[in-house]
Amino acid sequence: MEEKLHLLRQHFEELFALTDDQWNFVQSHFQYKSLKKHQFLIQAGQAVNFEYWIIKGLVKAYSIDDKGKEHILQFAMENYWVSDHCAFQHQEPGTIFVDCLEDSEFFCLSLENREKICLEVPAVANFFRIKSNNGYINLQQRILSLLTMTAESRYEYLLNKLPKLIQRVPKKLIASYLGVSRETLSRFNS
Amino acid sequence: MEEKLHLLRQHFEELFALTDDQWNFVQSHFQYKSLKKHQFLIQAGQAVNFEYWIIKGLVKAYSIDDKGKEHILQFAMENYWVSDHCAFQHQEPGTIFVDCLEDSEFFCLSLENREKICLEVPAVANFFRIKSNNGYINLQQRILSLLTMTAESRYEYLLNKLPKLIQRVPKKLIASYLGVSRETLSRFNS
DNA sequence: AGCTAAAAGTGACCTAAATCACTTTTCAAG
DNA sequence: CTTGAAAAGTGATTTAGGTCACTTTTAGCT
Repeated sequence: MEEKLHLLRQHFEELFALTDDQWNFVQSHFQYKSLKKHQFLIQAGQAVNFEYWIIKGLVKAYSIDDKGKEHILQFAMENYWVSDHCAFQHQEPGTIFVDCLEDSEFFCLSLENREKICLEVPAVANFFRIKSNNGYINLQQRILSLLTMTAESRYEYLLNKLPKLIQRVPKKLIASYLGVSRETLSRFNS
Repeated sequence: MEEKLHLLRQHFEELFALTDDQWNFVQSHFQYKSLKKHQFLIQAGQAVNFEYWIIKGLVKAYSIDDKGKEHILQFAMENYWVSDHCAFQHQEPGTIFVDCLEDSEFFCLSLENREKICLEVPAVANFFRIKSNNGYINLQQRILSLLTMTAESRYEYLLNKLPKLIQRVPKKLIASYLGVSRETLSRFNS
């Protein structure tokens, strides 16, 4: 566990250095969780008590429409943060599912604890500020890709951007992420 | 100008209170700008030196594809922040345009100044942290709407969510925002 | 008020991608 | 190693929405 916490500290310190005291304070606000493939981290309709930093593994975050079809909002793997951010932030029942595509391990941060460490340690507030901003930028680019590109070029774009991800994830899930049917994706390129 | 700065202070203090000293420090890092309808705030290919808080007015942020077609990323009005966030954050030439749909006024914040006030005044770091997080949540919902909803229901959804906006913006721009053609939008509902 | 230009509406036709139905391949669990 | 299930591929058909061409309406500007 020491080792895993060290990974989290490194993750924070990629942006801002922390003193040992600060880190000890921060660290004490996380809790560890481990799940097997196919287990749920978050389920629609239930409370979302945490956001999760992924130590190891791979998850998908998705919503299910009225026809039972799955729409993938995000894939998240090592070093990513994942949650039903909307439900978490507003402390409402969730609307999306997050489940494990591989055995996974997490550090869990409650809203209360997040606010506590942000107010106590400014470097942490700045860390989350920068992270959220980068996330925002990524989502803007995804929106632009949905508005401007054909399904096929979105696929090529993703192949270039996250080649390792594609190898870890079934193509039908990639299709769902791109907003295209499994069959159509299968007809693309090579 | 006092009055306009007061609006900005109110905007910050919706989330975290500031002492007068803190506010004076923060305030001194903004500069004022005013533009007429049809003028550009940001142009693709040029440096993006600021992010902008809108005192008054309405702008559209959009990219232009290889066929010359406009795709609207965001509408922004009073109290909104707008920029080419990607180019701004990485201090690269921009890829999108932002221009005024109405005469507009802004407070401009450079990247250097943003980092300065965030590091100096933790409440400001927390302000931007929460704002970015909320922005992230909104974009996730927009992505879900693009993945799960038909063009028509996206339109209805927008009508409900931002009815005032629709009245200030030509329908062909709404169409572009929704990722649907002007003609198709025109055939919806009433 | 009158004029121009932008915006909005509409019909006819076209196309990218969805859907349905089925086959083949791959993978994981006993 | 085998076997059942999930994933992937493929053909035929349908459909939401795009494109083109034109008309009508609305809004700004002298």
